[in-house]
Amino acid sequence: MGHAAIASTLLDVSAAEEPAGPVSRQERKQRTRQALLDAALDLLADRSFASLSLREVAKGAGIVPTAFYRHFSSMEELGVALVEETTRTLRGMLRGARTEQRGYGGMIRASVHTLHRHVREHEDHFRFVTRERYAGPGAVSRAIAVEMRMFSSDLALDLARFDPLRTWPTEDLHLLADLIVTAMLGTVAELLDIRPGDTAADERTLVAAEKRLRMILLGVPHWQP
Amino acid sequence: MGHAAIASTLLDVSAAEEPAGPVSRQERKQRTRQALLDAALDLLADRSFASLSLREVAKGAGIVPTAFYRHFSSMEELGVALVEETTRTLRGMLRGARTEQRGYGGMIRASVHTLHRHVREHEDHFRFVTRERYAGPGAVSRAIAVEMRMFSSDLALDLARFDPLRTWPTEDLHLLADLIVTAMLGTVAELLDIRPGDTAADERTLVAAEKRLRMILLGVPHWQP
DNA sequence: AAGTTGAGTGCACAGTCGTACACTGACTAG
DNA sequence: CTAGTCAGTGTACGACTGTGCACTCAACTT
Repeated sequence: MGHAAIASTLLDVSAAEEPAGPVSRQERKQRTRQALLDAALDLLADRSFASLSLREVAKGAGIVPTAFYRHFSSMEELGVALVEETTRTLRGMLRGARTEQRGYGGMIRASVHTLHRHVREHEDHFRFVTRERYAGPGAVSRAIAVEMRMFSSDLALDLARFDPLRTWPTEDLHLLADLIVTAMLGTVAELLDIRPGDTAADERTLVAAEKRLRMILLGVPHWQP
Repeated sequence: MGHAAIASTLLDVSAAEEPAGPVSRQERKQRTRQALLDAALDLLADRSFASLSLREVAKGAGIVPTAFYRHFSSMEELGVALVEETTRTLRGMLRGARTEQRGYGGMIRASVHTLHRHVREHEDHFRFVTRERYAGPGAVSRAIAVEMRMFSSDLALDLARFDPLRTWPTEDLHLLADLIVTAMLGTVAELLDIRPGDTAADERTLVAAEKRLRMILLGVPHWQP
């Protein structure tokens, strides 16, 4: 629970905690905002976004319901902010994966590995995105769709640097990228379904993910319009 | 008016309609049950299952909220029933697709075509399934997962009759089947996002779907453990 | 030093929610 | 013909929802 989430209660004896940074006005506001996001993500661990109430999130962040509106005009807006937060994580992952690339084999292994690491490191974010991706109309799903398209485009750009793919039409390149992204997302969903301790299941899932990617890429050298 | 079930509006002038079959006790019950399922599916057209209330569904079916419990002990149970209903649709589709099979090319074309037809014929069912598939824990998502596994297994069985695949270990066969099912589901999601009139977009999506399948299957002849 | 701003509070409201309870009356089994 | 079953009704409850309103009081501006 939000360990006093900034939001001073009447008696906040919160003595130490943190180097007690500068408590400027906007700084405090931003902290509460973050507390709201954190609380939402926390509650989202085993529920869908649609079933999340403004009051719950506010309570989780340690503020009164009406104060919620000082930060977001609606739950939907908070949801979009959550998507943006997740995006930063994803971009970081892509950047990391971009550095090391040799042939196909090495790239597949490395990609799956970094994906695994990031999923385990930010389970809540990934769970949120995979859950809400197809959750129906609404700003959240739309924001996710946009983000996924960007992600896929980035991947297509990266793929274009490989030898047999250099000459592909961009359309086919995007198709391949979508295929890979979709397969990866499936892997993410599988990983998130594994119960916490089971490292053997993790390993099995990763092997399956590598195989899946290899299957997809096997056809690449034989492709023509 | 209550007994009228089948979604009687205030002014239900339902005079004729149907050959007015035998109105036995259990027959009436089953009809109301179906009315509940229909009402739920109808409301689900643009909302998530989690945001669906028992009262809404009951009202949609033309009964009073407490009467809901004569048919389902909870909304979750209704959700599972909805999954089962959808399953019948899917099985019908598989059976249809199984009949005609030549080489890869023909099969791909035929599969995508039948998928398209069935999606358009049962949009609400498909929307429901794609939405709730990853909607989090809960009986509905679990039921969908089970059904998807069965579906994938059936496909694997069918695939095993093709020449290069005959010798594959079942594990790899399941991997391939999963890949195909996932790709198809992606296509379903795309189809459902197309706004009603746009047949050109339909066509584009189908072409992309065929390409995607071809890409996956291209690697098949070159696969080894 | 005096005044303004705005994040957070507390109350109050009208709805909606799931569900408990006692009921009615058309079908059905004896 | 009679007694029983049970799908559907109507009321009533306590809990929870989003949000409007008037407020406080620390941080900022002038």
